[in-house]
Amino acid sequence: MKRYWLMKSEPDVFSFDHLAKAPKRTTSWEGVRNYQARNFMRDTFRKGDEVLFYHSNTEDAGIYGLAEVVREGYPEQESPWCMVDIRATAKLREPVTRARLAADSRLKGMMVLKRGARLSIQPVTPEEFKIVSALGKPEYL
DNA sequence: GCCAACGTTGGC
DNA sequence: GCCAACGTTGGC
Repeated sequence: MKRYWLMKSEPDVFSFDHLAKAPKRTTSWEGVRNYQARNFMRDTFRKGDEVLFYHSNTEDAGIYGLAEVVREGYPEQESPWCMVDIRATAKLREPVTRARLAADSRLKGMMVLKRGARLSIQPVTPEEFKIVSALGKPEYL
C-alpha cells in the first residue's frame, strides 16, 4: 500500500528548487539523526511512496513541492543511520504555507501543525496529501 | 533573535 | 532507571 510522507528541509540548506535542479531530480536524504525518523525510512518507506516537501525554519514555512521515493532505506556508510532517495515530481505553483494549512479544517490533524512537532519525517494520510497537492496547483516536472 | 518544546546525554 | 542539564528545532 502506498504511503504518504512529509519531509522537512531548511531551504537555506536544501530547498525544493535544489532538488528539482539536482541530477535526475534526485537526492539521498542523508543526515537524519532522529531514531523515529530513521525508523520510518528504514522500515516503512517504500518505492513509489509520495512526499510533501516542507520548508522549515524560514519565513513562509510550508509545502513547496512533491516528490517520490525512488530508493528504499539503505545505510549511511559506517553508521547505524539510514537514508532513502527521493525524486522531485512536481513544483507547487502556489506553495501551501502554514497559514493555508492551518486555515483548512480538513488538515487540522496534520502533525506538522501541532505545537512542538519537531519530527523531520512525518506520515500524512492519503486525503491530506491529495488536499495539499490540489491546493498547491502542481506543475509536474 | 527569542524562547518553548522536545530529544539526548550522563551523573547518580 | 531517574531526571536535570544541555543542545537543537523551528514558529513567531
